[in-house]
Amino acid sequence: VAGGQGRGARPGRPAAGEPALTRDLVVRTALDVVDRDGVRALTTRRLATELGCYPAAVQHHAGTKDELLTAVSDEVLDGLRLPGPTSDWKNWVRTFAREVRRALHAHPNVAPVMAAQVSVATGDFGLSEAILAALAAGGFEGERLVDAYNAVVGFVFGWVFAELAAEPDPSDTDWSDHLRHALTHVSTERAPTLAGNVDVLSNKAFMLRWQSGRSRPLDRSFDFAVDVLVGGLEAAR
Amino acid sequence: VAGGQGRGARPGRPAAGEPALTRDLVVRTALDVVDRDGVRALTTRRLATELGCYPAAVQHHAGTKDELLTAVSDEVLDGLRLPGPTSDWKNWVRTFAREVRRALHAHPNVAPVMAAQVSVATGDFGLSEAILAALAAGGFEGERLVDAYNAVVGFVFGWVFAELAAEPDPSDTDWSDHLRHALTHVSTERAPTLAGNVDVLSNKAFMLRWQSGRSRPLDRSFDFAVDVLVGGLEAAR
DNA sequence: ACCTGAACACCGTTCAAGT
DNA sequence: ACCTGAACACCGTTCAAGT
Repeated sequence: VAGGQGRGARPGRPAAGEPALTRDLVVRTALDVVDRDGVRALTTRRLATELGCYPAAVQHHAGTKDELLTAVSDEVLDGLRLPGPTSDWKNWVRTFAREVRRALHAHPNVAPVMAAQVSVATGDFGLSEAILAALAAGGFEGERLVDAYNAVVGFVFGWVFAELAAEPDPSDTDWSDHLRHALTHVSTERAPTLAGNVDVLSNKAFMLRWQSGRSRPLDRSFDFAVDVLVGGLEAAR
Repeated sequence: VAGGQGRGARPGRPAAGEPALTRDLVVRTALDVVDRDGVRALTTRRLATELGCYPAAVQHHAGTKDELLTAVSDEVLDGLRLPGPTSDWKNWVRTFAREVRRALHAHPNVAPVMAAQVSVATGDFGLSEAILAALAAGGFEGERLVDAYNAVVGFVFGWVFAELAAEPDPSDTDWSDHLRHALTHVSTERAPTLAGNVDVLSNKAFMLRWQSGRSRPLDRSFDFAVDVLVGGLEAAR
């Protein structure tokens, strides 16, 4: 009886009519495990001990592991508080972008999972409709509406995904020391622009940082990126 | 002798002075496996049979699996042909963006891997320097240079990552049918904008598609997104 | 240094069996 | 329908041992 515990695990349906496990409970527990110890820690057996049941019981409610990961991603997306409809589309996109970033930063370990899989609308199409409505109010229509929508979704989510990409290894400090050292000793001839701006770039720019956005958020650069997005949409309108 | 094969596998160092395996060969073979059968197929044992050696030999040259995946990502990034230096920074960013997309589309199965991990500059900082030089020539300097660099990298890579995100399952046609059906029957009251533009959106927009960009590239939307990026940078300069 | 051969601890998934 | 208990096929990694 390795997996069973206090609940008095015994084969067969639980005595009462209500089931001990629900899909929702499994998914929320899974999110909890990922938040605390990362995706690598999310195994069927870990979930089972956490829930006080056997591995197969997890599978019974949440399906395959891929389905579980999708459910966890959707759970995070459900945490999005969409800004209400407004006539000011530029301000809507701005607050939407900030809100997406807030929701993803609340679960940084989930971001890489979302980044790797096609995210499906959460049941109803509330998220998509909200974005489309804001852009349509801004004058985008037809194919231009589609393009603007894809620009907003792709840029906002994509940028934050890049910011929150996983660090190689918590224990492996070698490569971070190596990168730090390589940056301070970068060749002025082969990389003059980088060498000339190394102090403002070190650990604050993509591909030039050794820490993820979870431990070193790129706040100012994000605000600038949002300005670029909104300004660019305005210009392309 | 399950893993060994024709090469006449026998314990000990190979007869000649040159080693049978090299790190480069392992990495290139790994990329080949990923290209053909996806990341799931990339296992130590698969690589071993492919190379005609034992699993531990793979580990000896390429290190841990995470390190191997990083090496595979870097291999793809090495495929980038950077545009030469020019005074026209807007055109440089444009061709750079198209080139990134081309390189990633050449290895769509690798994109989700890159999206999940912090990408490190490929040895020297050639990629970063090229972007920084182009932007500096455009008049960006100091913190603004950092922000513009992060906008370019985050937007371009992030957008293409989103485009190339993995489809849930090659065999699972249920959910794609479900999404397709849900879209055609979307409520005009709860999602008027989506309902009114469903034919231009279906399978052509993020969160509203059932196919990844590998089988359904979003060409027009990408060109628009690049225009937004360049136009936004111009406005923020 | 380079690789074998075998082992170790773990994983996702399946499935008959119970209630 | 819900869950147990055990099994199956597989995985990444380690390691003594050989040359």
